Amino acid sequence: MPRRANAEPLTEQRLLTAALALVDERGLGSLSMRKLGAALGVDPMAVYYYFPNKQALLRRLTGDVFQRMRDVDRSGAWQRRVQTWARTYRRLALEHPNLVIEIVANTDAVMVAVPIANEALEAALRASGLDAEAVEMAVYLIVDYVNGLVLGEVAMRQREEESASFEFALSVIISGLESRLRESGAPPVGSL
Amino acid sequence: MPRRANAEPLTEQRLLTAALALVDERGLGSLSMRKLGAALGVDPMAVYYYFPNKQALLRRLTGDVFQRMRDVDRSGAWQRRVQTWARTYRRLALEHPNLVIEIVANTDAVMVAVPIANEALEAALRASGLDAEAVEMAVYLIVDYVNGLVLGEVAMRQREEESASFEFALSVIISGLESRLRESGAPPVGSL
DNA sequence: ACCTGAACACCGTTCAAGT
DNA sequence: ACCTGAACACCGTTCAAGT
Repeated sequence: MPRRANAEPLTEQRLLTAALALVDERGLGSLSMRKLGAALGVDPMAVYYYFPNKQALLRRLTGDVFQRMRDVDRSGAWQRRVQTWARTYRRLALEHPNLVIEIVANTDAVMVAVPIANEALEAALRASGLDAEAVEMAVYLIVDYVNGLVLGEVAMRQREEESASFEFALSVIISGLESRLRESGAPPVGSL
Repeated sequence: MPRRANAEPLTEQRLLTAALALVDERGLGSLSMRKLGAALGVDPMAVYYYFPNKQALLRRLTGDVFQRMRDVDRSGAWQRRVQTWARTYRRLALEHPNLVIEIVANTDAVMVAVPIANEALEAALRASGLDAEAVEMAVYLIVDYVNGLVLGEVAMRQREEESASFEFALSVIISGLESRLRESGAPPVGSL
């Protein structure tokens, strides 16, 4: 297949953008190295000049998308910061459902996404006054819950009353954490 | 390929057992229709006589494995029943991690697994005295959390301190539900 | 009724070659 | 430096044929 006359040169960015578009629009099944090449009017094997294999491409894609979790606001009461983090993650997941599905089933991608995503949440929980061990466990509780929710929403593709359910869950979890805090005689809620 | 001399006749059960063994031992990547046939000493295409396609095979496998969630004990305090349900689900998932990963990424399989798995949990939560709407939302909270946990455990394949984190999460969720119950002036905890 | 085997349209990846 | 194209070992699925 001869190169298209008007083709711009390939770059990592063009490949990543095209790959994300394929995943978002047509599902993960439509992201193959061959189709990615074809989508850019280039020999299927040209992709291998920029990424050593498909795994590496997915790793980059995951990292780039999850960087957005870094923007979550870091001021205000811890309860509110936890809510904001969870809502941001949920929104990101609903924007790229097909990618999120891949990430969760893929050890490699999980290890890229998790530390990036969790950092802001951990900061919020440290501000609650829970001890270090409880903070770590609370991070897992919330991350695991939101992951599970998002996968359920994505897999079922039915979204009607899920929002009420989501807000209910967050408030139950936060109440539970507040009980812990009271029991351990920690300083008043919201303190820094 | 001629049929093996000592071969028993193929049955749905033999195919399902062999398929689950392939998934458990070598991962989902190793479950192909062709390898399944080969594992049973039969032409790869023989599988299509029993299952119309791979999706149908996976659906059956999922349904069969999740039936075990029906055995969860249905007596005692609701808090304890919720814990038992969650622990049973977690154990099942850790026995068949590769299948669980597939299930969660697969709309079709989710719709088979979810109603089977959730039924006993819903019964436990109805016994708590929460109103019908809260019961439904609490089911989602717990199912989503355990799904997320299990996927995290499976994807990371690191299990050390996860148990403490799991028990912490359950107790936080249960405390949060108890707060709800107190606020709504419901009958005392554990009533039927 | 139960299984086989060729065929088709796909994959990811390697490698030698072209410009 | 950047891209091509043939080749290899895989997929799922269809279909006509064998016993």
